[in-house]
Amino acid sequence: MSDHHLLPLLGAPPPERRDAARNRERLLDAAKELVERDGAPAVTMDAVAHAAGVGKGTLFRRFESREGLMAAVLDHSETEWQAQVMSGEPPLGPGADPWERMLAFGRTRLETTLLHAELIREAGRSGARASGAYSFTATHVRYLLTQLHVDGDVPLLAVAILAPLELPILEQVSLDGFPIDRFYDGWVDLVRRIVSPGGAADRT
Amino acid sequence: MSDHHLLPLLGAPPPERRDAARNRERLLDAAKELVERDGAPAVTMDAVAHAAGVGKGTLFRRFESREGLMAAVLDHSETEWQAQVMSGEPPLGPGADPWERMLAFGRTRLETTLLHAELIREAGRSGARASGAYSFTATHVRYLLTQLHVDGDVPLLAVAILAPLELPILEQVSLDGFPIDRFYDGWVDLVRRIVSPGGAADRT
DNA sequence: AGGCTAAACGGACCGCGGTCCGGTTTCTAT
DNA sequence: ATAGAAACCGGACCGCGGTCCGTTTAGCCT
Repeated sequence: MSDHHLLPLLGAPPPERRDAARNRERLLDAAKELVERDGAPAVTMDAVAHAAGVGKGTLFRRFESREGLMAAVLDHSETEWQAQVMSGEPPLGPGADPWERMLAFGRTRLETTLLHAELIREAGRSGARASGAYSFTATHVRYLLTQLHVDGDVPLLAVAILAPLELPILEQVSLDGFPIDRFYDGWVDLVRRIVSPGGAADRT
Repeated sequence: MSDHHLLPLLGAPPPERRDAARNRERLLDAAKELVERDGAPAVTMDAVAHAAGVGKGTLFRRFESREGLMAAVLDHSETEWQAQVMSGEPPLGPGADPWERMLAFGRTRLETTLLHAELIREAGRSGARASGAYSFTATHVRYLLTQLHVDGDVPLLAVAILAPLELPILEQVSLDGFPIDRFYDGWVDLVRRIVSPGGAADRT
């Protein structure tokens, strides 16, 4: 009789040790500060480790890689926007009709992506994929499409709606010389065509 | 009387010196071979320079960066596909009706992107932007949209059609578990919605 | 041919991301 | 309280991308 765990620890891997958690916090704070001060591309891993008063090995064990660290910082920055979408004021948050919400979603998503462009770029694959950032937007768009009674392969249509808002495409487009407002108008047109193939008369 | 240039050299910067051209060739060949043998991610700049029997400095002067080199290799690989589009057999090349050509374009573009995935990834920004690769596809899609009498902002609609076919989006989608064929069907549906908002009855 | 200049060459050198391993700290069981 | 093991810590170390500068070479002009 020695295996009396206080909690079943349902499925979760053993929790983080106290010092480990403390260091993760310190590292994340240091990283955020350095990114804000010097810009993401100029931040080196040694600098972050040193600023946090911690060894480099610790930094890499916590965040896997430089990209992983940047993804963590990014994730933190995106949280506020996600909160707005889930429970903020009506044009973007719940309350407005689905079409209005879609428009607000597009515009703010575009702005947020541009705002965090540096971080997203530095985060590489870790930025778009994991960290829930992408899957959150995908889920939301699928939800809105359903509300709009769109027929067809909703998950894939959601991908098509989101793709032009991803940073790599935005970068290509902007160095082709499209002003941002025109691009947004184009995106709205795209969504309109996707949503109303027969021609239901929704518009702003 | 000493300034008798054989040709006016209209606007072109002074041509490449003979040894420079020779070394560029050697470097590109070496790079292609190493990429094919070991896979793009495993190829180091030192290895390429050494295999070409050339100093590292030369390699970097010719191709700017590792990404630039990879972009050059990629560009070479894409040439064949571009030739097919411009002057190949009818479903893809000229001769078929625009809708058929669009479908063939989408499928082959999808396959080509997947085939060169490693190289595109390693080429980073240089891969998508420059090297004409992207601008070629954009021009072609704009042309097809015009042939299909699409109304609206054609350049932006072309972007929307191309975006889901870009590697970053393909990667996100494929680790979401979508099989490739279903993805292609979704893309066709997308294009159909974009092309016929009133409902002209084109289909395969 | 011979000389002059601009361009190309090459490899020593640097900084950064990432790994590794001997020493230290936290947690648990007795 | 204490002993033992697991997890964590830190910084020396490595490989690779990229730069720099003294030296060599190609093209041109007399």
